[in-house]
Amino acid sequence: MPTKKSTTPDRAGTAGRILDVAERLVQVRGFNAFSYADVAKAVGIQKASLHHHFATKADLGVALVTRYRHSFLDTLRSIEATSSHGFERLERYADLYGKVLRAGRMCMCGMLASDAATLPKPMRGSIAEFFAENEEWLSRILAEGKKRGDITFDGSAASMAAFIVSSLEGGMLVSRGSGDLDHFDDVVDRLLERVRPAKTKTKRRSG
Amino acid sequence: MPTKKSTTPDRAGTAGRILDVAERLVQVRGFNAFSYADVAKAVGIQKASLHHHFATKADLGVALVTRYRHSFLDTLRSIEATSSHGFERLERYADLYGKVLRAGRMCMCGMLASDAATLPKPMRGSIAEFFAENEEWLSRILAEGKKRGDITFDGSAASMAAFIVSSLEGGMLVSRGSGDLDHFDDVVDRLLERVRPAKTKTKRRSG
DNA sequence: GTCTATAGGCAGATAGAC
DNA sequence: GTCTATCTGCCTATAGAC
Repeated sequence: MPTKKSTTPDRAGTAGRILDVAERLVQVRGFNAFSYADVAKAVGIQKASLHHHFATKADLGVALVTRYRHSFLDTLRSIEATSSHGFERLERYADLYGKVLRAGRMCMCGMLASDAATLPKPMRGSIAEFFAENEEWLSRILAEGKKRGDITFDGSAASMAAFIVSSLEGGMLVSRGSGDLDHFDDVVDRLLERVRPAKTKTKRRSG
Repeated sequence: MPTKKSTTPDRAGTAGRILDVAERLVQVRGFNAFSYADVAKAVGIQKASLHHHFATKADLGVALVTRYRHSFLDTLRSIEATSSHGFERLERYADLYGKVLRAGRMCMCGMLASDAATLPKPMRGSIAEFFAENEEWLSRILAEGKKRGDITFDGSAASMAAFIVSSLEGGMLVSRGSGDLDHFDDVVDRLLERVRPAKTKTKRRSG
C-alpha cells in the first residue's frame, strides 16, 4: 500500500507526478469518478499535455496498476527483509492497510475491483495479478511462520492468505462506508488474534 | 441481499421498475458508472420521464438505498423466523451474499461504500445505517446463539458481527477483482468454521 | 513537452405539448 | 405520466503552433 518510496523508479518526472496524482484520485474517488481535468489541475499542466504521457485514460489506468503492483511488492519485500518474526510481519502487513485507510484512501486495487465491470479490459488482468501476488507472498509468510512456530492458523496457508486479504479489504470498505475508522482496527485485532502464536505478547499495531 | 420478494411494497409500478433496474446497475457498475439513459433504455421509457419519478440522480440514489435497507432487513427477519438454529442462520446469512455474487453483482451498499467519497451527502448516512442495522441484527443472532450453544466465538458479539460483515464484503470484492468466485466460498468456509458449534455437523452452504 | 483551441459525445436536467 | 426538443456543462481525445 505504497505512498512510500520504492526501489523501482517511476516516481520522478512529469509522468511520475501524473501517476501520483491519479493514484490518489483512484484511491479516494474511483476510476470512473476522476477526469483528466482533475489530474491536470493537481499536477499544474493542461489536460492536453497529459495525453502526451498517457494517450488514453485506459493507458493511464494500466500504468497505474502496474506501478502499484511493483511498488506494493517492494514494500512486502521490505517487511520481509526487516522483520524476521512471522507475527510481526503480519502486524506490519495489516498496518499497511491501516495507514492507507487513515490517509482517507482505499487500497487502489480494492477500489478498482469494485469498478471492475466498467474498466478497460487490459486493466482487469493486472488487477487480478495484484491479488494473486499479494496472496502468494502472504501465503509464503504464513507457511514459513507456521513451520517456525511464530504464527498459528488452521487449514492451508493459501486459504488463510485469501481470508486475510478479504478481511482487510472488506474492513477498509465497510469502515469507509460506515464513516467509522475504528471499525477497521477491530477487524485487524480479531484477525491478528487468530494467528498470534501462543507465547508472544507483541503489542498490536504501531501507527 | 434482495433480488427477492419482500414484505414492503415499492416493487410494483414504474417507480418500482426504475428502482429494480437502477439497483442492478449500481450493483454491477457502481453509482458513477450508470446514467439515466441506461435506466431509461432498460425500463423502456424516455430519460425525461425518469425525472418525473426521481427528480435528480441523488433522489434516485436515496430511494435506492432506503428500499434496499428495508428489503434486506425483511430478508434477515425471514431467516430468523424460519431457522431457529444459530449456526444455520449464519449459513443462510452468508449464502445471501454468495447468491448476489453468483448473480454477477456486489452487495449494493458495499458498492456504494466504495463510491462514498463521490456520493450526494444524503446517501451517505443511509449507507452507514445499512451497515449498522446489518451488524445489529447479526450481533443479536450471535449473542443468542452463543448463549444457546449453537454458535461459538470469542470476544464480543458486536465485534464478531463487524468482522463477519467485513469478511463477506471483502470476499465479494476480491472475488470480483480476481475473477475467481471460488475465492468467496473459501472465505465463507473459513468464516463458518470459526463459529461452528462443537457437536453439530451441518453441511455448509446450500446454493 | 507544453500550450491553445476545438471536436464530438454524453452527462444530468428542464420546458412545455399531449 | 410520458413524450420531443433542447440546454449547459463536462468528458475524452485530437490538431497543430511554439
